[in-house]
Amino acid sequence: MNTPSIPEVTNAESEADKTGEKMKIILNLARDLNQFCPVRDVVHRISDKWSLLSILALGTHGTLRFNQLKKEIGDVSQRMLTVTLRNLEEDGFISRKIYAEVPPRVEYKLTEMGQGLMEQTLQLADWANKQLPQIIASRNKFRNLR
Amino acid sequence: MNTPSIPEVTNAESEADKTGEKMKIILNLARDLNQFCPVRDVVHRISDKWSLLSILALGTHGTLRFNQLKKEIGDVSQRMLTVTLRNLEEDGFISRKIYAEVPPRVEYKLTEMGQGLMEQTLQLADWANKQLPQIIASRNKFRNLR
DNA sequence: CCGGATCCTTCATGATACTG
DNA sequence: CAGTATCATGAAGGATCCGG
Repeated sequence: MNTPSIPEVTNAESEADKTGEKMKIILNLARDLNQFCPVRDVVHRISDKWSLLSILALGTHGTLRFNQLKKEIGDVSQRMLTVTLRNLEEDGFISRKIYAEVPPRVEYKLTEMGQGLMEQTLQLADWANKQLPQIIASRNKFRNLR
Repeated sequence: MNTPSIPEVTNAESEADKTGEKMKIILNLARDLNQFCPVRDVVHRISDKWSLLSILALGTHGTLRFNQLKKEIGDVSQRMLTVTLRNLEEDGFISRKIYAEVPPRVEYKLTEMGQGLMEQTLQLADWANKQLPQIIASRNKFRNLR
C-alpha cells in the first residue's frame, strides 16, 4: 500500500535540537546493557557478515528463492545464509513463503519494515561514502605516527 | 495499539529514485568483500560492544579523560576501552590529546566526523525505537510457531 | 593515570556430510 | 531445492599482570 518514505526530519537546522532529544533517549536505552536495547540490537543484526547483503539483494530483486539469493550474494555458505535469513525473519525484516512442491521452493522478500531497515542502511551508507576519503586519510596518518 | 508511524507517501517517486541510486552504490561497494567497503567498515566499527557507548558518552560530555569515560560507560574493562578508543581514533572519529604531566592525563573528544557518525547513529536509533514493538511482536510470533 | 602484553574463554563463521 | 547436523577454527572479549 505505502512504501515507507523518509519523513522530513533531515533538516540541518532542526537537527541540532532533535539530536539532543534523541541523545537522551538512546543514552538511556544503550546504557542498560542487560536489558533490551533496540539500537544495539538493530546494529547487531545488520553488522553480521551477510545480513546487509541479503537485505540489499532482496531490496534490489524484490523476491528471490534460496539459491537465487545464494548466487546473488556469491560467497556465502549455505549454512550461514540459512542462519542469516532465519534471524532476519525472526525480527520481521524478511518474509518466507514455502511452496509445498517437489522439488521444494521457498521465496524470500523484504517486509515493509525490512524495506525501512534497508533505507536506514542506505542513508548510513551514503554518509559513509562521503566520509571515505577522510577515513582513509586518518588511517594513513595514524599508521605513520606509530 | 501504537503502530510505529509510517509516513504517508508524499514524494514517493523522488525517494524511490534516490533509493535506487544509493542502492547501486552500496551494492557495488558491499559486493567486493575483499576490497575496502566503507559501509561494512563503518557498521563494523560501531557494531562492536563499546564503540557506540564511547561515542555517545563523548557526544554528551564533550571532553572526557580516560577514567571519566570508563566510569561513564560503567562495565567496560580497561583493555577494551583502550582498544575501542584506538580504533575510533584511527578512523578519525575521536581525537586524543596527551598532556605530558605526572600523573599522565589524556583527554578524548569527538572530531567533527565523529559527531557526524553520532548523528547518523542517532537517526538509526530513532528508527529502531519506533520499530521496537513490531520487532518484539515478530519475535514472539516466531517463537510460538516453532 | 593510562595502557601495553599475555593468556584464556566464548561465540560467530565455515567446511563437510546428510535428509525430506 | 532447501535445508539440518556435526565438527573445526579464528577472532572478539575479558582477566590479570606489568610498565612509563
